[in-house]
Amino acid sequence: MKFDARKFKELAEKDFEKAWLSGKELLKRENPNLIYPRLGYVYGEEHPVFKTIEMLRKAYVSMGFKEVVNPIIVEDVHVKKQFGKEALAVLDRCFYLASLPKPNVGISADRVAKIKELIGKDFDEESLRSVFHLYKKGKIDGDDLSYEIARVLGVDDLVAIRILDEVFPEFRDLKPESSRLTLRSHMTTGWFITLSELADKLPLPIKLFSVDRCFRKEQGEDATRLYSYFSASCVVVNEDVTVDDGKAVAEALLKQFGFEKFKFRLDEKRSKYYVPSTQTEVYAFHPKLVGSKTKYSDGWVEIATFGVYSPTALAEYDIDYPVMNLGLGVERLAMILFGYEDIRKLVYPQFYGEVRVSDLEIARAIKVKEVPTTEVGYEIAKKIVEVAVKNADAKSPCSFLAFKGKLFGKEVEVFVEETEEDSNLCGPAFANEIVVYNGSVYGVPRTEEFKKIFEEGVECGIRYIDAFAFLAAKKIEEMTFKGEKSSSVRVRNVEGLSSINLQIQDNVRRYIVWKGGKIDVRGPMFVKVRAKSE
RNA sequence: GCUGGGGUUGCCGAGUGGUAAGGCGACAGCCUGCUAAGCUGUUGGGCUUUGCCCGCGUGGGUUCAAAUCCCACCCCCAGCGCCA
Repeated sequence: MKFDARKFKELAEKDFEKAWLSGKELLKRENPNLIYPRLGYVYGEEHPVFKTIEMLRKAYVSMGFKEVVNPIIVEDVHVKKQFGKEALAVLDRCFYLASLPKPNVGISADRVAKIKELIGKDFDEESLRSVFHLYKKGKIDGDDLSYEIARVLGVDDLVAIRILDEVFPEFRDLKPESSRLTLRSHMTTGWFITLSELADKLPLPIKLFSVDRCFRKEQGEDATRLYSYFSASCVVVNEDVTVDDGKAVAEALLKQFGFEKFKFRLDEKRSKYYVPSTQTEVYAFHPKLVGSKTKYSDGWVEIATFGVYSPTALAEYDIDYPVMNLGLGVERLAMILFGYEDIRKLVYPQFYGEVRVSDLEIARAIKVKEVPTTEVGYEIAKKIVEVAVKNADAKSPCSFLAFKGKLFGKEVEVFVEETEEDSNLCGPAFANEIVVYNGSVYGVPRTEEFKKIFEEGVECGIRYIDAFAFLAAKKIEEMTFKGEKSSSVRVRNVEGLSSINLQIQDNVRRYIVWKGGKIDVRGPMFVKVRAKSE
């Protein structure tokens, strides 16, 4: 609550102790839905893949590498130049880009008649013909076609779309036609193109890196492969680079991610764009992997590959210095760093059942449905709880005055009572607490039996009686406001959140059901609140 | 790319030619006294609402009638192959 600083200053001068104590009043927040954990300051979250990319970029920069963006879309001739005879096998893994052709559209007498029928008037055939002609020439974009047709015919856009659909079926039946353009399947494809521009201009050594997307037409996506992945790749160009530069770069890069020891193994399946006997696999030891359930439980993982580009491939691009290239799969590294075993779950958690709502988030979604609107209303709710807790075990029939005072200018009395014979004021579950544990919502008493739930779960800080008292107070406010003389609210067996004046967001409820959790808020409560006003 | 299994309502899940079973969840009513679900009913969407139309991955087709049969396609799962 905003406060008057001047008044406080005066009060503090007069009586500091009193002023200090009254500070407590200012911090009072009574609406239960504005109390933690219902109150929460939420924060966003990075995707682990992009988090890893961020780390890799910083790591490369710290090693003196300069970032570049390599071409993503490349003509297939580049692959042929780089791989020579091997190219066919590589292109087999590449996506070729296709696009829809622009059809030749003839406007026959039939079609003219059909259009006239659809628009209900004459039109200038020549202008329509010219629109299609300009479209074919690429002067009018596909986006604008229906707009242009609508314009020359003097009709609505929607009519134009209908004409396209009904009179010119060739648009509907267009089939994509492939081009010679491919999506790069690894970063090397782009490095050659970039280096052909830079290798003869920049001062040596040239150290460049790029962490970016590559594409592979795999036969299917599985736990280890996706159609699209990120490659973290770098090149070092110098008069005398060798595989030892690869080893040094690998070590310097990977040490920044917690890898401790390294082994280098010559890769048998040599790519034609590397100098023979330079393609090397990097095996690295990460203490986090030791004892893990992965196949890397000894801590060693093959994490990167490097090699020295072959002069035969470099010559195709007029590059006349040796080039060391090192690359690693970002998702692979992210799987190690974040403990994933299935790349799909790492990259697309939303499609692989990896959506998670924490217990805290569930607790946050449980709110008190009805709350009082006045300060006196909150006071009444507080007193109801106090009296109920204090006299819960009183033998019935019994009645306890909880509140007596003015509400909306009228004298109001509130009782917590039990009129039935031979029972207690409150049922045994009246003070059960709402706790979220392991994706389920429970209403349980604070006893030894449920200790684990309280300790490991998230407490909502609401007892049955608390939530109920807010409802009772709200009803008493309504009664008084409307000028009614009496009212009573009671709850018997609790059978769900709504019977004790609580509600949960529908989305969260569906999440709980989907995950197989339950909302188990039940128990014999048997509390009655009666009020009368003058 | 091959083989096999799948895609059904908020969720799970049955349904091999006759108009979407059952369960969960939700809603309503009933019942209530020591707590881990008692009973009954309702529960896809739309509309011009005594009725009509649309709903079982998508688009076609066969049929008096299609979730079901046929054709094509998309996607998911398991395995095999491929993986510079």
